[in-house]
Amino acid sequence: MRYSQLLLPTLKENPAEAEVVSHRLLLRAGFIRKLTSGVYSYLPLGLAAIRKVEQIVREEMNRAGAQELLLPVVQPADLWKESGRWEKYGPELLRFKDRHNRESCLGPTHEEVITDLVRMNVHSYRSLPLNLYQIQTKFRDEIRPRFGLMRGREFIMKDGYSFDIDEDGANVTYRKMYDAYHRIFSRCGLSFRAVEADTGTIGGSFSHEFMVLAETGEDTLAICKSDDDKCGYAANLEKAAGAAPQPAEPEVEMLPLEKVETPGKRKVVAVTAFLDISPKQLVKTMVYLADGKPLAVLVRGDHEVQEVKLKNMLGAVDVELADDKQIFDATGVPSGYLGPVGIRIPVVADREIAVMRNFVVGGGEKNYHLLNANLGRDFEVEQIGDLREVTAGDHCPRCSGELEFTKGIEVGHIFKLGTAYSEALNATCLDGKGREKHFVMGCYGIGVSRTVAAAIEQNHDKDGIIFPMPITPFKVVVLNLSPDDKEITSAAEQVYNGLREQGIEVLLDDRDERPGIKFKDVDLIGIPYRVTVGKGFAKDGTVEVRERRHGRTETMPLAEAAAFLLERIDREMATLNG
RNA sequence: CGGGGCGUAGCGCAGCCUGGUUAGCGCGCCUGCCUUGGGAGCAGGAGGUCGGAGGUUCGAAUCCUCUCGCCCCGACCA
Repeated sequence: MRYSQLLLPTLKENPAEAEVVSHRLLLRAGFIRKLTSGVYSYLPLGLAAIRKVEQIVREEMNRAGAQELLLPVVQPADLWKESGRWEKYGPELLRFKDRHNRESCLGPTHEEVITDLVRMNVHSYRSLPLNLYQIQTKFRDEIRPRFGLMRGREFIMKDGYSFDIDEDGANVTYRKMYDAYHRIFSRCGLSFRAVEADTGTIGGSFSHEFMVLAETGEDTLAICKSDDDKCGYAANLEKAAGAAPQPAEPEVEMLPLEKVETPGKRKVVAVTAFLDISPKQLVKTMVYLADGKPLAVLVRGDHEVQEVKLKNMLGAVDVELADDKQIFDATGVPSGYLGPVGIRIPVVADREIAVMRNFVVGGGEKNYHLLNANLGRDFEVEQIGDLREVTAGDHCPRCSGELEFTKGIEVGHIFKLGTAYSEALNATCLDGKGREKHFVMGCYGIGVSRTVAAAIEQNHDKDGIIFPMPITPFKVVVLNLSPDDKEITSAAEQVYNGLREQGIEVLLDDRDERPGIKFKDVDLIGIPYRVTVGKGFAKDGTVEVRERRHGRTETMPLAEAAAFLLERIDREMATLNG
């Protein structure tokens, strides 16, 4: 490709709308342009990078035995009503009516459509396992789209769905996908980690997220840092559990409940300072609205409620923290003094509370707290479970190691769905004994456009993008520094053509621009290798080959450049494909 | 939806508080000269419903009301 013919509108300055680095660089490097909030046009280079990721995904999915197909974007409401998600999915599902007033939606995910397709066409266990995937534009009307391609409303996703006759088969398929995902992100040249995750709106029993490690990640990961990674426990903070709390030994005796005046002390820090105790000796009473109904949640003073865990325990669609007025309306107690003793709304407790003795709680009236409260003696709760967020210093649930935290970008998510969808849509086939069975399903997503953004988050410097070799739009750029000079131009063309003949994707910068502009532009767009044909060639017939990532530069005769690059590129690709 | 901020040329911004003739600056773009190994220089030029509607006023980018859009923090998620 010749730069002079390419739509590649680079920007010198950072667009005001872009905050995170991948967003800034994607805009500056002329890869994307925004149409409206969360909706982007992919320009030729942006699309080229996406196509690279798609191709790797395709190869690895096919290698793992999956088949590619393409499902409709527009989907009838009836199917979603059948699965129950027309009501459950919420406003993220973009709904509309067609000219006949039929309700429809834009597909945010395709469990319904694929399950319908399979139930209509697969009737025997002999056809299983079946693993189908597509690479397609998805639309989710996100509450808050942001960070360019990181969280768009319209984005490109690979979504795959598997169908097995039984749980064992589904586990084998899940494992295959787990391995395929490792290969995919390795081949993309990314540093990533698979973590245990919450299943979210997709539902199902078990899942892993694939996280690209980057500071700008929206997710927090808890990783066990036991020696040499032996344990390997890693989980999304939404899911991460600490080691189970141990009761004190010997058993601490319960002291008499005592009411104390704590005037104006509402926050944990204020109460504990006033009473001269540690936050670990206090239990806070948080009020949530679970699907609109008030509920008190007890956690230790130094802990925070993990809302996803709470939601899962309650089986609620939505939980949100109540405000002061809602707390007072529901309990008759002003916020800050609410406690579980004598409370008039249901209470659930974090499991830590069960092993605590003689703790401080709100007094149930303004300006009072209670000392020496104890679960079972002074109050009861409806449910006890793991409801808190793990914190630094918590120990791994599997081994004794400490947990540490890091930020990640979710680029892939795999789920064991079980029979949730096949039952809802009554999708069955016959097993070897002629019995009707619901398909045991799995689903497997990769954010293709997000993967490109994540790669940039992880690979850039002050001058621009530094593409990993497998997903770069061009592997080499040839700079013709003197388009007016016949000899230099013909030399640049020679390298360019030589590389093209070898099947290397190469960009020839043949623009009539000053050298500085060319250097800046090609640094910005992040092509791994640059060949400069300029005054060096005029002097002694040499060209300069420079590596984008480390800036290492070598000068060599023109004739050697193509072979040199070919060898380097092959070596790098081989390492990643390893 | 709650909280914060912003809409003036393709991009980045000033002007607005305190209303006053042809609305500015830098970059980019076009023409010419010149220059050619890290975003040069000179000269000339094109490009604007000041997000939109309504109002106040002799007069509105500027003041008021409404509205639309965008960005950031939270709930959502590939």
